[in-house]
Amino acid sequence: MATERYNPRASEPKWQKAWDAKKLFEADNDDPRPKYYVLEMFPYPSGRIHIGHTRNYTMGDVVARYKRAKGFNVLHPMGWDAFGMPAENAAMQNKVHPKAWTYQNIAAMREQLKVMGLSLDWAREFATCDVDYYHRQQMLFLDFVEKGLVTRKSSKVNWDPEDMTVLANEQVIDGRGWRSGALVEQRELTQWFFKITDYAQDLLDSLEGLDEWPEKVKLMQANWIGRSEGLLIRWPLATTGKVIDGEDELEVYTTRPDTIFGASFMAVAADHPLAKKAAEDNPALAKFIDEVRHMGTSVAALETAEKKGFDTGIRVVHPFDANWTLPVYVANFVVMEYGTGAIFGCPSGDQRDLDFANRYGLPVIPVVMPEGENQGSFQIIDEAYVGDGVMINSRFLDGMKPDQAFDEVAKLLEQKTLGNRPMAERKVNFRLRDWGISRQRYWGCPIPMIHCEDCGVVPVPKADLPVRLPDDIEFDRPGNPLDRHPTWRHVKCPQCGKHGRRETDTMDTFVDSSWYFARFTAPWANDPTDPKAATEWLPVDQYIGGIEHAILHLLYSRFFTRAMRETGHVDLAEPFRGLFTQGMVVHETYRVGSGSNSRWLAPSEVRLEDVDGKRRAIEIATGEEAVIGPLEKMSKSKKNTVSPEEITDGYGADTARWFMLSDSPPERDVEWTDEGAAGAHRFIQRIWRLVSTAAESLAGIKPAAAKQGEAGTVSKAAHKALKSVGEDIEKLAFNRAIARIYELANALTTPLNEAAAGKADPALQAACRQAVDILVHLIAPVMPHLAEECWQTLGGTDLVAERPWPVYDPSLVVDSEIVLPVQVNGKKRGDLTIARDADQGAVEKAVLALDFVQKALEGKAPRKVIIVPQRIVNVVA
RNA sequence: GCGGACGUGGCGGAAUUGGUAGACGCAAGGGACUUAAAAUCCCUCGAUCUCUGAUCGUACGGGUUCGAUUCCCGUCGUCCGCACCA
Repeated sequence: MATERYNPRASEPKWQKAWDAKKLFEADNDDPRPKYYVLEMFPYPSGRIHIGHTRNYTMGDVVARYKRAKGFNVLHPMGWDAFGMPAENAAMQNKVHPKAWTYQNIAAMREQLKVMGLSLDWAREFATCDVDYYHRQQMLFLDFVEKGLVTRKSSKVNWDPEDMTVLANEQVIDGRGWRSGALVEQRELTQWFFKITDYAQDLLDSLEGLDEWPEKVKLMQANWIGRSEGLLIRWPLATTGKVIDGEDELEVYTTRPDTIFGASFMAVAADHPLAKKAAEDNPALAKFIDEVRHMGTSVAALETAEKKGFDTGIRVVHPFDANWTLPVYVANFVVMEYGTGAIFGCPSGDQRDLDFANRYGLPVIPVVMPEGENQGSFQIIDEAYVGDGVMINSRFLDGMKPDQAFDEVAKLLEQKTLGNRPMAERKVNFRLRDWGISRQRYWGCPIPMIHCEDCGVVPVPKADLPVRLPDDIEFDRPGNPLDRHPTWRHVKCPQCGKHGRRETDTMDTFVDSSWYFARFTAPWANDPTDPKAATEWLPVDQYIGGIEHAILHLLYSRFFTRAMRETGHVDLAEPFRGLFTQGMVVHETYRVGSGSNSRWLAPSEVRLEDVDGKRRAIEIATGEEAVIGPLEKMSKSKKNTVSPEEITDGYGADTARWFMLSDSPPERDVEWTDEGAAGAHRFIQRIWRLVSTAAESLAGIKPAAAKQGEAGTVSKAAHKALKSVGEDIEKLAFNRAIARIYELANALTTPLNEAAAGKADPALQAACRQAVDILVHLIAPVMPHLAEECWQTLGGTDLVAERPWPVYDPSLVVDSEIVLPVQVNGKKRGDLTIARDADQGAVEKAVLALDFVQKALEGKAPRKVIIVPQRIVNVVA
């Protein structure tokens, strides 16, 4: 019987409709079964689904379908991270309203996603730019204000003078705005902040409990939070140096108070108050400070910048020696943002300080010497010593270990006083800064605050929410359109009723994505969450997304969850129990021409040839040979993109899904190749042939496992595959699960063909029937459409998507006879087939009887026989 | 500079965490079917040699062990994160 080829273009929409009709993927909050929440990071609606998205969502979908089959009440929602700059840029360039542009994109992308056959609960879909959503975000903001989690303060920002907007650090490239190209200025601006630093310690400590997170991500977050333990030390200003009115001390932060006797200078940041005051009557210093401020902030500039300073003439007195004074410099390597913006320089123990001291001829006194060195000959020339050791040249600290000396200095200085306050205090410092959320933009969630001349900054009453974005808006000029709107900003002060004005800053889009996972648990709720639903669903059991969000998005979400607990919206601290960071989809690049004449070619524009084992790429249009470049992240500029449609149009969604999870481990990058996609599609056709040719003869057969003979082999193969595929999916090892499925298909080929040809006895028929049922259920998470088609062909009347995961028979996954590899002196020389339950004595006897073992022993007794049960035997001759 | 990860056939990658290195897939080569092609099926596929067998082989050099891709030390290379953080 000749079978038709499987036609995904006809089948896939058919099954998608069937799933929709039964609402199989809509989660019910009242379902009593154990819950499972799987979530992929929601996309920005750029207009097109990228192939990287499809890999991400396929992974989540496999987990969702598997868990559903395992009997869980699965929540698998999807939404849109829909605020942000691209919509405004599009508005400026193409005269489209950001709202129209965004919702059009969402509609287009939703259709693309639906083609993939994802088991998503579309009933819970929302976009962060929906008024319904940002209304609740404003409610959260006001609750946070009430709990003291929001603050307003002045901070330095990157200001693009041409676009008249604040830029994030990553939008500043070589000191210029990424769009305007204008030189970016540092400006002081009053901004809104979330007080994430209040949670710095907790955010750090709780990382330990996240045992289903990648170590890498936890480490990155720990580094970002950047905890250090040190001492704040207040140094009295000396009357012998330059005197500044109203200033009598300099406070520094140090993690190495033990090296205090190695100090040879003080250095303050250019923005330090002392520096500013000293510069008032010192034009040369003022000029130096100005230079430092305009120093490039790019990585290259920082790396090459020399350590430079300027002596202010001010001197400080050493805390332990009233006769010892040190100069105070303004230095370009000290930043105001960390610690107190001032340091004491210990050249022997810090490379930067040493470079600085050598440049300005300041003393270098070694104070820590490695254990076992000779103090007479130990010296520091141009390499500072930062390791452990023993204190020298440090008076009463001599002979101590540095950490002892740390404690000793801390203890003594805590007791000393300077102007009624202790001279030092222990201080834990964090690198983490408060989260500045103000953006001078239109397309974001309005910050619900009102400025009143008399009452100050007043929250918008909750009853007046939402503060809606006005629709009539002009993008003809740079800057924030909300500022120029004729009426929007004018509003009555809710406290005194006089004229006030709205806050025109909108929120950072990271705010939107910091709680969407909670909103999905009850997107219809009037409050930001339905606490009961949130409690039941959260935490997200498996969160999947790109490593690029390892720090900000995940850290902000962790902060937000804590803040939402504080305000009664959720009752947990950690939003994501399991985190998985998937790799990118990459493709090689093709380029013709050289220098400024070169152009990139899309994969569809080249033909690949294989000549004498050497791959060549030829531009189809011109016949010109193109240079094949390395694998790179798909990007528009290099044209090495493959769109999901190119695959789904030709091969269907199942092929795309299967290919994307094959071969490469999910956390690693996967290379998109035409051969690979074609191979995945061949396998789909192969499964279809296998199942459909056998279907007729197996249709009426009752499935049953066999233990012996050929039928037993079939059943064992099926049950072993069933066990390992389940385990692999649990571990998100999709590539391994797929390899096991290939193995099963290989093992079933001959028996199924026998069954189709009517050559199978009843036992084999029953075993084949069960094995093919198992096969269909195993492929279902990855290739759900094909699974349904196969199931229907086999006579199934229900949907695989609503069927339970099969249960393996433990007795079928172990063999009664095992093949033990036998080594002689650690090298494999042969095998021993023996009963699984044979005891050690029997194994040893059988091994020693093997002729290759006897030959190796040359009649002598073995020195040792190592038997690892069920594993291996090693005979030591 | 600091911190981290990784390095296995022509390629993507397996290896139950110290126990048969190379599962599975891709590519390649050979064969069958066909008038021919596509599709499909079968076989070969780490290297070398004195080729029914043996030796070598998991970046390189050492070490621990009966046994190391796996653990330890050093070197080289690739990738990632942070960065004048005091």
